[in-house]
Amino acid sequence: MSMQNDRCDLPSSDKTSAHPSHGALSLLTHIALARGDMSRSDLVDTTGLSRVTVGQRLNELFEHRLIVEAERTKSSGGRPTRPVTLNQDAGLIAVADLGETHVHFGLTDLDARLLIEDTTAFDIRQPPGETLDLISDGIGDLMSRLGGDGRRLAGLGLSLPAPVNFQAATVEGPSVMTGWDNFDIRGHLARRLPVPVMVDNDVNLLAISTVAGMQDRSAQIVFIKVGTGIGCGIIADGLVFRGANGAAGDVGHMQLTAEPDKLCRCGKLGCVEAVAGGWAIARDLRALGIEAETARDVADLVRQNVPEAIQLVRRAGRVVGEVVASLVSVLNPGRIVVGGMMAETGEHLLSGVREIVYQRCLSLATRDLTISMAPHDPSAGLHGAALLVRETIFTPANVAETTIRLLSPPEAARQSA
Amino acid sequence: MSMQNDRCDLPSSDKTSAHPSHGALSLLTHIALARGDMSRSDLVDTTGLSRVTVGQRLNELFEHRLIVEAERTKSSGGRPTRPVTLNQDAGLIAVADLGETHVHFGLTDLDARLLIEDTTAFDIRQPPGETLDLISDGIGDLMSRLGGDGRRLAGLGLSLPAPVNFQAATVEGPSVMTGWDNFDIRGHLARRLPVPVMVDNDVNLLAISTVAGMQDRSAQIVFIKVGTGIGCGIIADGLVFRGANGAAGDVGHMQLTAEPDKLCRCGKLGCVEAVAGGWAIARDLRALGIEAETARDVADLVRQNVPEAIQLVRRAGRVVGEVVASLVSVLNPGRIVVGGMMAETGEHLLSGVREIVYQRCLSLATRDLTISMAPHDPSAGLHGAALLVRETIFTPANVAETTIRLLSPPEAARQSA
DNA sequence: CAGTTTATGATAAAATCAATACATAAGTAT
DNA sequence: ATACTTATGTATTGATTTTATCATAAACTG
Repeated sequence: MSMQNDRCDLPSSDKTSAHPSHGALSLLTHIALARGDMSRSDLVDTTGLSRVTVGQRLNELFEHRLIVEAERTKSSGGRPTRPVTLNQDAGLIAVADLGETHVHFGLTDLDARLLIEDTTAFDIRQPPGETLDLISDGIGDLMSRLGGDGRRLAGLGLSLPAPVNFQAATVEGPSVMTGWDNFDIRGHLARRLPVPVMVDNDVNLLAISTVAGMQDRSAQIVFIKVGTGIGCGIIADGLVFRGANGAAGDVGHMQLTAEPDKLCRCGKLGCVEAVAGGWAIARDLRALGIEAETARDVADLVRQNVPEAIQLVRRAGRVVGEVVASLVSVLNPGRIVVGGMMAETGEHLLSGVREIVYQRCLSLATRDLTISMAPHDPSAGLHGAALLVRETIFTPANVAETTIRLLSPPEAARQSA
Repeated sequence: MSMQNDRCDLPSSDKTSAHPSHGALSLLTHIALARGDMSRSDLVDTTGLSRVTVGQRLNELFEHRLIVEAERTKSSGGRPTRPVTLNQDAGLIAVADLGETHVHFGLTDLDARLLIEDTTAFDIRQPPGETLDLISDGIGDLMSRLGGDGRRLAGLGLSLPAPVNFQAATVEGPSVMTGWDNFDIRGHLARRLPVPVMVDNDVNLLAISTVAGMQDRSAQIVFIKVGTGIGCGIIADGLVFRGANGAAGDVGHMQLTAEPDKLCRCGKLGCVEAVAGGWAIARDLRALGIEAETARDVADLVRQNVPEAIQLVRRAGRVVGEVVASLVSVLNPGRIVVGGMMAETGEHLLSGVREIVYQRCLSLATRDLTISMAPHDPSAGLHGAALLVRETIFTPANVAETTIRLLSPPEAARQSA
């Protein structure tokens, strides 16, 4: 589009213009946001463009190394397709997952595969600015450890254990993250990490990571995390359901239990978390004279087959089951995935959940329902955060900026082939 | 702009080609699916097309009378915009709302405004084929009563009091609609009414009708209907949340109540419907020696200030409040609208709902929440059904078929101008 | 192995769309 | 009123995209 005819014919000197055309970028979003690899034919079908145009634009994207050929798989009677896919090595995604005691951070490729990671202890009550500096320093460190191979940072994804205003990328409402309420996360990070910053609730990101591993992208799934606290992420047709204030799925303080006397850390009585949260089980174990402080302690005791711990976890399972029964009645998901520290105790928690759900809910809502345990994956939060960043930066509105960022020369020249 | 070259120039005989171009149709979807009227400038911005192209395509659409000029309103310092809007008179939408005892049907214009309607008594237990024939006959009757003014039928929307598989347009699972399970509604109607048929749950359509009346299309709203039974429709960012089996919002049989002894008509104990449903209140009134059969009877008694009825409705309000509290915790909607026969008793029901919700839910979820009563509108279901049809038939995938249908000559010629 | 099927590449003519420049319309601000 | 601002119409030119045609590649079928 820019320079058509440099001097004479032979535009071959560099037909590769400085930046992909608008049309090529539009095709790139199709490729980047599609669930799997796309063949030329798939692209023709889904975009409505002609084969010629698709071919031209793909060449453009190849020249910029934004896409690569993928495994040729399908063969339906004729010549197999030649799928293309986003070049996972065209950039890096920075991710960080704030827990209550540690911050877990790392770098992934554009396919959200974790390349390098690290963990640092921190205090969630320290001022947000300090925590964010900790993260940007950590990311910078990882970048240099990875070596300057020319890959640019495409974005940063942040997982926070709090309700998040997704649009504004701020923490909403009071939570364990004191001082974060409405703190300008993007503003603070802008200088140190001048890349797009996406922030989301930890459970939403776990849910995103979970659906990514499933065949059916349009699935209706709920990921419920039972750890120290309780919360869930809701995904319908590939979209996260966030609610009006980012508080959708904040089910830890529903009052469903038949044990209305338990005092919750939120100050109310009878919250499910006050019975089924890891902290509540630890409290109840201590009342029985058993040493337990954290959710991890509880899980360890269950693994050691301490009967009191098992019993309390099973009770928790039934209480969580009441929450899940509500979720199923309201949302009619196709799949419930239970994760978090308490879910890693095996079937003890799940059996209680299943018992209550199949007893409470209508058969229509449960006949195709599967309730399963999340695979143990300590970096699932990072994975989800990276997926979120990828989905965002290749949006039609953002592709142009993203490719500019990815293609900008690091400092040295990167002569083509 | 109107008359280019009436007779002379040869091809002028009808520059108006038989059918709008692909590009024009693509613009038509933008106009038809936009929330309000779109000015030329708006269209340039939202479509990314050039002003010239937009102008050309609009002319094409004007020539086919698919769009009309709308009220010129906005004026931001300069010449006011000249918005266009879908020509509401370019076609008709047939709608039908099946209740438990009556079927309510009508015809609307393309803006979902009801033009003519009728009601027929029927038995919901009669075979689906007969009921559908009843509807197609009724629609045909209304069409002739409206007079053959050349407007073609663009689609049919059906509101059913049952869980619906939206894609397949079938009733899912056992319900009050015996015999409808998996009945091929589209197949049966195809001969008599050869138009696109959309089927949805009654509550979803009430929810659609409700959001249409609101400013913010991206609102998160829940419409909960408390009539004979209880159910709700969930809308997020303009999309209906239907769940995996179309059973999302089927909250009538959640077991939340502190009155676990009530037998529900579903056979289980302690369903909310068994306490708060219209049929349950009528049952409890009869137990007190007060004549009441239907939800309407209960509402009438409340309006007559019969204290027992008021008391039971207030109790129902608190039980519904428990359901709504669950909905709020799970979905964090910005707005709850309570409708149905029981809601028409004024504030008696609502006060109970508010009491429980504000007591149970986290302040983050309730601080921006409004809980209001649905305006009394017996044709809200038809309105919602028509809106659903409109949204569907102007989808990119369907515009072409729809315009062909709308522009096909009825029989007599419709000479231009 | 020859024939069939599906996927893709290359090329030129035809159609469509965007950019530009110019002109006009219909408001608001002063 | 006059200037300014925003919205829109029109015509020309050039760029992009499609259509149509021909050609080739790489599987599968029998």
